Amino acid sequence: MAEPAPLYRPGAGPNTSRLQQAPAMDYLAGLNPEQRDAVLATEGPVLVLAGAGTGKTRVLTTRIAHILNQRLAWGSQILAVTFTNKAAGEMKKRIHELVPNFDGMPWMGTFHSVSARILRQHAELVDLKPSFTILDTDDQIRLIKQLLAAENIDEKRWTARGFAGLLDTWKNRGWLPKDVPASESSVFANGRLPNLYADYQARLKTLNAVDFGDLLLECIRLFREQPDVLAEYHKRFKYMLVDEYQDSNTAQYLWLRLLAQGRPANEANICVVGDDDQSIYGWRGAEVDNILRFEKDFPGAKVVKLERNYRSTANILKAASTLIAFNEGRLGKTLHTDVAEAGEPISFTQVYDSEEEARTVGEEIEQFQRLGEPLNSMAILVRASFQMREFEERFITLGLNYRVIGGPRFYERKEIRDALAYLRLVAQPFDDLAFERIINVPKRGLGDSTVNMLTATARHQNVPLLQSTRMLVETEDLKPKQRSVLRALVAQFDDWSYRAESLPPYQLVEQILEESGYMDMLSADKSAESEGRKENLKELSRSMEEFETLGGFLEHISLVMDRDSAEASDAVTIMTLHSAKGLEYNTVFLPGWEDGTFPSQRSMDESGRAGLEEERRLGYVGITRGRKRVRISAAQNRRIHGLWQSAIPSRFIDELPPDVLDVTDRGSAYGGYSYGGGASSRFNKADPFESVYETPGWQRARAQQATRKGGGPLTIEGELVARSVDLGSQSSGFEVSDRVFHLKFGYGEVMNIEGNKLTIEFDKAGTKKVLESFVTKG
DNA sequence: AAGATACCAGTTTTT
DNA sequence: CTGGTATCTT
Repeated sequence: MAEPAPLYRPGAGPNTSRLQQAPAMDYLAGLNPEQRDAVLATEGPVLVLAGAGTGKTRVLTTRIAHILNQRLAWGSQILAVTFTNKAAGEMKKRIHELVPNFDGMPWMGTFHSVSARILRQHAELVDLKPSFTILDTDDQIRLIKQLLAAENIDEKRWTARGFAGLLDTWKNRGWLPKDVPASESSVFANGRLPNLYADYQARLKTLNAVDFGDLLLECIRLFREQPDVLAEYHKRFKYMLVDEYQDSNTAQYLWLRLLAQGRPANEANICVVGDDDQSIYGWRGAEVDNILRFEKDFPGAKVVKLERNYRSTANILKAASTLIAFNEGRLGKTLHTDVAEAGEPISFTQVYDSEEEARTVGEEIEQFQRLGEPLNSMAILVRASFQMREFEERFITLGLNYRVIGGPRFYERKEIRDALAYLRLVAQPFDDLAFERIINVPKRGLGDSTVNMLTATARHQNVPLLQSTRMLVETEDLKPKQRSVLRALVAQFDDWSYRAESLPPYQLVEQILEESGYMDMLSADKSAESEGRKENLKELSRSMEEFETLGGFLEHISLVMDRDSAEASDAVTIMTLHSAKGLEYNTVFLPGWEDGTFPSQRSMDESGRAGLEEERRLGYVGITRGRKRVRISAAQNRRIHGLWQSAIPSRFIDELPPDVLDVTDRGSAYGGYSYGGGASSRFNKADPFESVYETPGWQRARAQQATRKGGGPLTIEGELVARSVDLGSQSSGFEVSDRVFHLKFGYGEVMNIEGNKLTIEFDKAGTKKVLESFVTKG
């Protein structure tokens, strides 16, 4: 590969005449000084700390454009890794806009897709064939199930899903079977299967398959064991860029470090972009530490902080910054804006229950809509998907257009996966997992016994299932009915394989679905979903139109599990905080800010202080999604797993600056019972993570609000504060065996008292724990 | 082999 | 309260 003639090298000394010859750098025009710094510092390690809404993607793409434009490298000598295909696609698009003509496409993609590309080229060196298949979670679980069944493990106690989770954790940490400490592996099945991981890997190898984690692990192994191969990539990649570095896990870190080792650490042309404050994937192995220690890994790294926010109002930025400042171990950035006007305050509304929350949000959305805001510019960001339902129901009754992001992705739907299994088996007759998936779908009258016979023969003869079936139908071993069914099926697959060579994939899939009886099966199914399933299958066929070969399509699909992004109509978006990262809306609703829901109890239980901090970062992400306004709410009562639980406002509310908060208490509409739900938030629990509570910000804000309005709530408010302090010092207005009344649960008897929490046996609703402020003496 | 009932667990999500 | 699986029944 010939070296492109460098026309301009920063650091090679100023050379005005050459500079002028260099291609124009129009793309620098709209950048602020920090952004420009980050773009121009092409040589040596660079850490770009990019706060929310500071133009991170722009820097990344402009930087690549700059390298191309200045001919510092061919496109193919640039490696840019992202976490999602969407981000990679976006980057490609923008680069083409910035630099219309350049030689060679940069390697842009996810860690996984780049790894797959590398592995296909060197498959033999890691005991794979270049045609290896990439298993998704579904296949993975089924494979583990088989292994567990073979070992007679109680599937109820030790689920395949559970082991898959462990595997994932281990692989994220970059552990091969030999690296897993005994203490870790013995967690599963009481240590009865110390080699399960190794067995699983062996099974993958016989299937010529890898799972997602392996894409990275095998790549790491390749780099470590084959220095020549690694050297080849060292030579190739002159510039490396990494997006969302705070989300990288240990395996990805090792992967990157190996690739960066072509040069001394202080000369590595690696640029990572990220925001430690937006690290929200710790639970799936992301190590914030990677970004925190970048400067140690790459000494002399240039650090550029992007703090100038172009998205949100000053009030929103202040709220977000104040909240995130409660976290420790940050690299420390503070967002600011050049816009003088503060904008609307952040609103915090307390409502009686989640139903009222949905109603309130619905009303506000309609109001904004009347004022001319498109629904597309509004979003509801929840902590957990179970919160979505209530909004959906409400919006359906209101006739409000909404769209839910998340949930089962397109390619994870059953019918799609079935169709893909057929296609996989056509393209790869040895794909046993695909075979098992569709052998009796649609129903062909083949039961366990028949399938067992096929599997046993396959094992015995050491051939794939389709082959063993082919052999068995020629014998007398099968019952006549099954034999003829299977013989016909094998013939069909031969036929489809033959057609696959000439027919475009999108037509092939239609014919397969028709001829296999899959469509008939759906037509016969009178349930509500079957029509939708047919639609999805049509959509699948449509999405295949751009692919010329079946193999090409399947490779694409195994790596790109992106959802369909039909964004035609005007609709409110409902999604989780996690999926909102990177997006922005004029109006953002943040419901469910109750302790236990957000921050999530489980996060705090499982990860303690670190968990709480990650929750806080989620809150930061949520608030910074808003351009013009952010509306937070908390319900005093919420139904979780079918039973009602009372809740107090999130501790994060107390961490927001009171002067940008506008507090409303809708709970008062219910006659005052609801008061106090939140007022005691900082007094009623021994909080293991936060100790300083001398200034209850939220209460102060509330008191201010009450004063400002000058209405009735003031007295209640005063009483309330006094009472909640009291509660903290143990004295309760109730006694065991008191008869009490609760607005939602009715009458009951006090069984136990802990501080201000009462255990009450309700006459009709059973035993529950509620805050005493929710009940009256009855 | 397929349908019906019982039982249990139950964040966040990408590849 | 949900959905998903496991077991039981025909």
